[in-house]
Amino acid sequence: MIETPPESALVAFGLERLYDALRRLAPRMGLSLTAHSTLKRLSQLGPQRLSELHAAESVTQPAMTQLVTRLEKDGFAVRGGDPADRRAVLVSITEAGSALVEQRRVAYAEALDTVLAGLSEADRAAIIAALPAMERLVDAVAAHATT
Amino acid sequence: MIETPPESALVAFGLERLYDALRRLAPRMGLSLTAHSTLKRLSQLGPQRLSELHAAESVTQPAMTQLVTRLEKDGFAVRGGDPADRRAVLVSITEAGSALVEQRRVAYAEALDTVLAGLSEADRAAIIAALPAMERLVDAVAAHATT
DNA sequence: GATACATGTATAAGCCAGTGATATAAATCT
DNA sequence: AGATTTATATCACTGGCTTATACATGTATC
Repeated sequence: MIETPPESALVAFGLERLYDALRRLAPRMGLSLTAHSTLKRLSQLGPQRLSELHAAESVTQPAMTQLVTRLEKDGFAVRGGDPADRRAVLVSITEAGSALVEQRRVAYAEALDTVLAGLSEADRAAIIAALPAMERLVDAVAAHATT
Repeated sequence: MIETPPESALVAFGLERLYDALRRLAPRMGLSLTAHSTLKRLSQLGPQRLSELHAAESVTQPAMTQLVTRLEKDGFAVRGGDPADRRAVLVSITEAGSALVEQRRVAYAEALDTVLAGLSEADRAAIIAALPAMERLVDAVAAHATT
């Protein structure tokens, strides 16, 4: 039995473990994964339609309607009408929402920092060196998802 | 304002995006994140106590009781008594459970493979080179969690 | 060895976040 | 105008988590 290219299997195994680890590391702050991801998206890309959000986050439209309702109730986002299309709802992040995203980002970076500090300089360097490649991996995944 | 060590911030940003990407890539197969993680654990480490599982997966003990009940109902795990301690429950994975884990692993590897194929050789090499370091990062996160 | 405490699991009640099916309103197309 | 498509909302339901609590078994102390 030939050793068929084990690269992807290795990468898959490694990334899956990494995923689980990162999941444990991420601060919860009382919001769901989707809620965080949606807020980050709003924070980075500005106001979005509800339908854009539901497609981007891979949840059903009713789920996004409810999520936006919750975010609105908690003061992290607001609904606004789209003057160009009066059916549409433009969701925007609020000051409080941006603050939450930032706060979580900092907490996450700090937690990761603590962990990184325990690694060797060489390991840190290897991870940092791989960041641009992982960036492109992320882009490729995003492109793959829309396909 | 001095540029304070931006390394960890960069790594945090990169890993967080990677996390979101991997989340979208992972096949769901009708099981929750915790369910998958628990099955993987049982598959790798063999039978475990319910209490071990609940601690390892960072959920409450009742949540694990219910998860095991669901897994048992679906035929992916079984409860067994611990002869040494009759209070304890030893949870084991079944054939069907192992098959599911394997099936998902393959699906994940394939999805990742497709994505990796779109990257340059240099990028793949960089990611592969960083795997051992990420492995140790995972270990460090695990150690950090128990602290 | 009886009493007290600790440990392991289960049950109950409730909440949050998702689903599919369907309704309503606005835009678009003949 | 009428029909169809698009954007969002509402409803009824389920899954998976939480806290509080109960119950059974094990351990320690006197």
